[in-house]
Amino acid sequence: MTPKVSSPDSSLPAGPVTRFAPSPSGHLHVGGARTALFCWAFANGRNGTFLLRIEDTDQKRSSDAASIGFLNDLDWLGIHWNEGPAFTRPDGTALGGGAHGPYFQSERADTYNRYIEQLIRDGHAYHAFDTPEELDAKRKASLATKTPYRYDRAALQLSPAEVDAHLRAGTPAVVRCRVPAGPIVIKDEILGEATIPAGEVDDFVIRKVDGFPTYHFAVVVDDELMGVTHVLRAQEHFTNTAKHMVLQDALGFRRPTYAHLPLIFNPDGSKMSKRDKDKTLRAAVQQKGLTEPPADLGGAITAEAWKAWFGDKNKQLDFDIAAKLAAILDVTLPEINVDDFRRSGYLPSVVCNFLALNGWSPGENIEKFDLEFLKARFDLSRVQKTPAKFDRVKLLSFNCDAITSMAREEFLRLSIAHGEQFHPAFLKKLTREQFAMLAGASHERSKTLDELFRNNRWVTAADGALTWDDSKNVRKAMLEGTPPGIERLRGLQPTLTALADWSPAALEAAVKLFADANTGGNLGMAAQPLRVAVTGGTVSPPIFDTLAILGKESSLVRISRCLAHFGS
RNA sequence: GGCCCUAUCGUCUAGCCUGGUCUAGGACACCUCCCUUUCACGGAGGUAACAGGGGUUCGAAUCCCCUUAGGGUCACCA
Repeated sequence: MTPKVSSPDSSLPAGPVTRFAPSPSGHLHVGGARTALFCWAFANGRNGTFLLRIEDTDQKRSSDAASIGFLNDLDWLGIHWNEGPAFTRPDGTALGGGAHGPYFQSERADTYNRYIEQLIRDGHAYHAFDTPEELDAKRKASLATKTPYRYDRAALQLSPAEVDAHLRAGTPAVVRCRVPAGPIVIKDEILGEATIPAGEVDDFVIRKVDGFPTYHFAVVVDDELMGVTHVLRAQEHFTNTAKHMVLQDALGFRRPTYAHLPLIFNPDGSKMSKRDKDKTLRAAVQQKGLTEPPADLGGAITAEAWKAWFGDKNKQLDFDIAAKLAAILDVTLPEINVDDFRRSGYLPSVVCNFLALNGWSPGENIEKFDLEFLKARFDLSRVQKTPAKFDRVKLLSFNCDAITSMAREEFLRLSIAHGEQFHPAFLKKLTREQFAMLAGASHERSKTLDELFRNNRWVTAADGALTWDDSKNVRKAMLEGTPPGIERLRGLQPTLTALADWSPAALEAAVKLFADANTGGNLGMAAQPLRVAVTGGTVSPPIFDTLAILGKESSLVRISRCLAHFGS
C-alpha cells in the first residue's frame, strides 16, 4: 500500500533536474548563491528543470521571513526557479509552482513518515530511545580513549515487545537507519570516486524526537519524489553522500548524479561570517573612541547593551542598528550576503559573473560573461576541486567596468532605482534635472551604484550648514601658496557673480579666462579652492559640473560663507 | 584524532585527462611611467607561481609513490 517509488512525471522535460535546497536560517550567503547559480545554469543549459526547495525541518532555526528573503535574493540575481515555492514580485509577475509540491519540507511530514514506516517494516530502520545525555556521555567516553565514536546500536538489544512498550508509554524516540556493513563507494562528477571504508558510517538518525525527519532523510526522499537527477551542492556534503546512498538503497530509489562544489572562503582563509560586520564596526568604534552609543542612533540601543556588544566578540548587533551605525561611523560593512552586495550597489549580473568565476572557468582567457553565456557553457568538468577565496577587490573592479561601460541612461535609471530603495531622502532633496546632472557627472567615476550617494553628500547639505574642516588637503587648497587659494577664490567671486549662463561650459570658459590671467593658466589652482568652497571637501565630480548641479544661488552663498570662514 | 578530498603568481584561474608547442598564459591586486582641475577612469610597461622529495620516461606543471600543507566530515544542524 505504501508506494515504493513515485512514478516519473511525464510532464517533466527531458533534461536534467537540479535543485537548490537552502535552509531558511539567515540570508542567502554568497556560497549558497553560487550553488544555486550552477544548479540553474546546468539545468537551463540542458533543457532541464531547476527546482527550489526550502529545507525547514529545523523548527528552532527556521522562520518564514527568512525564506522570503531568500526568494527575493535569488530573483534579484536572475536565478529563476522553474519549479518551487510560489513567489510574487511587487509588479505582480510570479515565479514557482509545479506538480511536486509542497516545496517546504515542513509541510511534507506525512510523506516522510510513510517512507520511514516502510523502512522500519523492512528492517532497514529502528526506533531508538537513547537520551541525548546518554549519547553525549558515550561520545565523551570515546573522545577520552581517542577512539572514533560510533553509535553502539544499544536500541537493537531491545526485544520487539520492549520497543512496543516504550512506544505505547510514549518514551521519546528517534528512528535510526540500520546501515549495512561494507564499504561505500561515492561517485562524484567533480571529485571522482571515493571509498568510505566499512564501519565509518554509523546508524544515523532519520527522524528526530520532534517527529521531523533529519536533513539526510528528507533530502533523499524529496530528491526522489521530485525527480531530481543531478545533485549539485557544496563540498561539505561530500561525506554525507554515503548516508544518502545507504538510504537510497534501502528505499529502492534510483541514484542521482552527484557533483560537490568547492567552498568559498574569506581572503584570509576563514569562513565567511556575519561576525565580520561586527568586527568592522568595533574597529571603527574603537578608533573614534566612542564609549556611549552615538546620539544619532536615536536610543535604538541602551548604554549597557552597547557596552556588552563592544566587549564581546561574539555578540552581533541587530541588522538595522548595524546598518545605521555603519552610516554614522562612515564605514562600509563587509558584504557577506547577497543582499549586502545589493545594498552596496553591485549589479546582479556582475555578482553572478564573479560568483561563477569562483570555482568555475570557461577557459580561453574569458572572464567577463553574462547568464546566457554561463547557461550555454557551464560544465561540471570545468569545476574546480579546491576552495576559492572570495576577492572583493576583484569583484569591485568587475563592477566598475560594468558600470562605466553601460549607457548613460541605463546608469541614470539604475541609480534612481537604487536611490529609491536605499537613499530616498537624498533623492527627494534633488530635482530630476539636478539628479540627472549628478549621475552624468558621476557615471565614469562610479565603482558601485552606491558611491554616487555616499560620495556626494555635499549636494544635499543645506547651504547654511556646510562646514569646512581643517584637514591637510583643505588647508593646502585654501591657505597655502602665493597667493593662497582663498585669495584666488576672492578674485573669482565677482566673475562668477556676474556670470549669466551657469552651464558647465560657460563656467569653464569664465574660470579658464580667470586662470589665464591670474594663475598662469593653471586651472587647478583656481578649481581646488572653488571645490572646497562649494563642497566642503577636496573631492567631487569635475568642478564645473559640481557648480552647475548646485546652481548659481547655492554656489554663491557657499562661496561667500567660505570666504568668511577662511578670511577671518 | 579516525575517515575522505585537494595542492599552478598575493588572489581568481588557463594549461594537467590525451607528457614535448610552457624560458607556464589571462584577470584582480601591487610597482613604475603617461594622461589629469580633485577623486576616479584610462593608456604603456614591470615584479610575481608549477609545495618538497623520490620515481616512470629520451623528455613531467602534466603519470605514479611518499612527505608536507590546506580543506571537509565525524549532531535528534542543514
